[in-house]
Amino acid sequence: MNYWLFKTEPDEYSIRDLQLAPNQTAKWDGIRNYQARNFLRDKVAEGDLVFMYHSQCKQIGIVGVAEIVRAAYPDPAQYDETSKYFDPKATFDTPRWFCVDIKHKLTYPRVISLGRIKAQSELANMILVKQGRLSVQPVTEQEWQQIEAMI
DNA sequence: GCCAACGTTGGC
DNA sequence: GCCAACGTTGGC
Repeated sequence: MNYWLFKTEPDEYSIRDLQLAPNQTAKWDGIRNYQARNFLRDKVAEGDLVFMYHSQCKQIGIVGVAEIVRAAYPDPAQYDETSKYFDPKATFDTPRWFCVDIKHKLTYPRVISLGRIKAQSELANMILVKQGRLSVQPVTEQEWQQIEAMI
């Protein structure tokens, strides 16, 4: 079992949207970064747990937990000419982009802010802290437990 | 809205 | 395959 952190802009899609989705499940699509794609395609597995992270908003930080309920499959949006995620170089034989399905597990009573995460010396090596711009990233078991202790 | 820190593209 | 130019992410 692996741990992950997925970023989202709540104005576009928030953890509340996920909670209110049918069966509290949604397709996590639109990932168009190769490093993030490789994690999604090769490492993210059914049953893995995910910290949901809100970026570009007032309350930046981890807002809750979701579970992977379906491992990687080709992101249909890459074939949809009307989608902003359309990719003319993608073919059905060789899909470029992948998505997974996630299900809401819990929303924290308050946001675990980026500021608090950064202030925690044990979390200094988190990808979230060290490398700003990765929307799908692995979280170690130690990091996961450290953050859960901050709720 | 600014801008630093990346990632991607494309000419050579 | 280098690298300049450009685009995007995301905190502030």
